[in-house]
Amino acid sequence: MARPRRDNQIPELIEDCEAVCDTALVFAARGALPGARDTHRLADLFSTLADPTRLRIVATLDGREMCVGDIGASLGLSPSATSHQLRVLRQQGLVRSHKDGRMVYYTLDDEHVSLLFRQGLEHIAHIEESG
Amino acid sequence: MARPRRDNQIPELIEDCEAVCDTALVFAARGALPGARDTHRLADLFSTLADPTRLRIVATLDGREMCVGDIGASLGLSPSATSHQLRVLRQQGLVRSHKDGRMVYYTLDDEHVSLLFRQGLEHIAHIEESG
DNA sequence: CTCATAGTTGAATACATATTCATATGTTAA
DNA sequence: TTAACATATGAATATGTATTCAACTATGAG
Repeated sequence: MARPRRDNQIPELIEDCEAVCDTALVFAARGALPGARDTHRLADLFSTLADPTRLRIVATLDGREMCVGDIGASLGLSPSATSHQLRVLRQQGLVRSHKDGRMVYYTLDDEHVSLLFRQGLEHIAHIEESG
Repeated sequence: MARPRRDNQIPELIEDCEAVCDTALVFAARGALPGARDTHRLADLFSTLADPTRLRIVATLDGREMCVGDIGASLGLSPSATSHQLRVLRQQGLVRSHKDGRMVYYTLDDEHVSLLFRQGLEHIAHIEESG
């Protein structure tokens, strides 16, 4: 996923539009772009969901609170790999944790997360039948 | 993003659950997992949206049909970079193209795409205020 | 036909990242 | 205290991938 992320400068837009087919459309499109900050945040969000292991963790935690060990046991992951991925999910605000003794319990942070997840599943179902 | 993708085998689940805290929870979680095929498709979908340039292309095409040159001009991208990223989006079923003479016009494939995009924006807005 | 233009594609490069291994931190039990 | 455990973390390795550059294809103009 991402945080330090390749510098990935969003290029300066060029004023002169001579080689363009439809100038009005180009300007309208430019006006509709989200800011650079939001674009990067959004890319980070989707990057976080772009890994099978993290998706499986999200599915695992959908409607359940579980400790790190049980999450790993559910998915056949080493404690280390589990912890690394949970950190990524935590840093992106997709999961929340609380400590109880030496156990740490995780849940999805809010409904937005499982919504995105299910929306994604719907999309692939849609593609499956029509694409 | 992804297609040949690291082998990334989803590990076999282990029957013996002795070291587990809450066996019932672990089995429930396992039952809720999507299949390996869907998990990978979903990861590919989110990978496709995990890049700022592609996100900007999606924003550009939201409600607009544009030729490759104009998309590039809107975003300050080289024709080659634009074309490469459009191919990724096309292969994932996020955009559709049709040719007219020597121009190729692109649009978002369907409403699902801008829905996912906007849902993502909502999530980061939500994080912004509460996280 | 010949040239310019719109777009595509493959290889190379530079950077991002998932897992593992070794180790560290903090917590409970004996 | 000492030992065992639950989790976290840093470095290393192997792999994924976005952009550029240099061809290449297809179309239309002269």
